[in-house]
Amino acid sequence: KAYFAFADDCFKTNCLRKLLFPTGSLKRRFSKAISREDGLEMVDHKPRLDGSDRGHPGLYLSCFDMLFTEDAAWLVRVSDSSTSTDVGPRLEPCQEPEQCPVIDSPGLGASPLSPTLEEQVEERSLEQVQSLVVGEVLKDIETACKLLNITPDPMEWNCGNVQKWLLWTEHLYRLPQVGKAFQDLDGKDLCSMSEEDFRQRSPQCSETLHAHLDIWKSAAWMKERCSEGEELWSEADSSCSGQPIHLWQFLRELLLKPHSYGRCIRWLNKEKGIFKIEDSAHVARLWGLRKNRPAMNYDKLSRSIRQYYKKGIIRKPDVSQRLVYQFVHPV
DNA sequence: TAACAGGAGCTTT
DNA sequence: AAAGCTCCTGTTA
Repeated sequence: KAYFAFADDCFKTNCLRKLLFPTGSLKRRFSKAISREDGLEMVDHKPRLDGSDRGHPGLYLSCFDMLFTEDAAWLVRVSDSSTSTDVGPRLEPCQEPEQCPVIDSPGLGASPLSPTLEEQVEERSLEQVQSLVVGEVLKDIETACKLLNITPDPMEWNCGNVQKWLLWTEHLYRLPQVGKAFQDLDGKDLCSMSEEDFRQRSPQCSETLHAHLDIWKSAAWMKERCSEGEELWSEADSSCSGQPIHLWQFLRELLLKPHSYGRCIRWLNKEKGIFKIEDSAHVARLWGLRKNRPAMNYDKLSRSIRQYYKKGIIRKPDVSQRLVYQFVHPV
């Protein structure tokens, strides 16, 4: 419940992507809050009920504002405007070091401590909530699309679609009507606008409009990514239907789903096809499961990978590193 | 100590 | 026969 309230606020503060794909420390914080079941610390929602405050949603996110250094500008704005209202207790700034940058640290310097059981449970609960949130967002968008008879992807909108979407959003957030200010714009124009551009056209509603558009953009982006994945998945499935799966295909499958397997195998450089096996035992176990070889281990799996050297399927990257391999023909 | 390289024989499909 | 599996010796970081 707390998470959903939090998510709702995130949407209005243009941070959907960060909510759905949180980075290191934020991720741990979410996970801990969820697994403790006390939710994130929410302070009261007075500002939101106060009609005068519509332009500044989200300033009561006590947990949020310490987390993103890159949001400094936004923070300053929020902090300034929040001095007049009671925003409740703040969490002290989080100084804890990045101990376990698993998925979001593409660098080679990462030290992949194997996650504890507790962390895995936290991770899982976070994933569940995330998929719930995503599901709700997509449902809302789908409903709106049906109602307005527009496509979910803002990039495809014509001027009329933009106007419909504006009307809808105004209705949703009880904003004053600002359609005229956006009269001449199609979806592409709208998507390319910065928050500053929005502000110039509509000083009162720029933040909400821009944030809400960002949700739609993110949703479209996710949908696209999803169908891409499905295509690759079915391609890999159909191209070898009946035939046993090859090890390199299996590794590709895992790499395709960083959300599920990013802890044990991940891209270091997707373009060049360079990947790293973070948890050799785990990957071997998965491979053994797939091939029904309970005695599989990394020693044997890596021997199979080495067979690919001669065949030109996988090789060691130019600068050889432990547990790092490279697809000779990256997709 | 774990990962790496590669030979050799065996098994599964 | 292809693609791994298994076991092994020896090397490297």
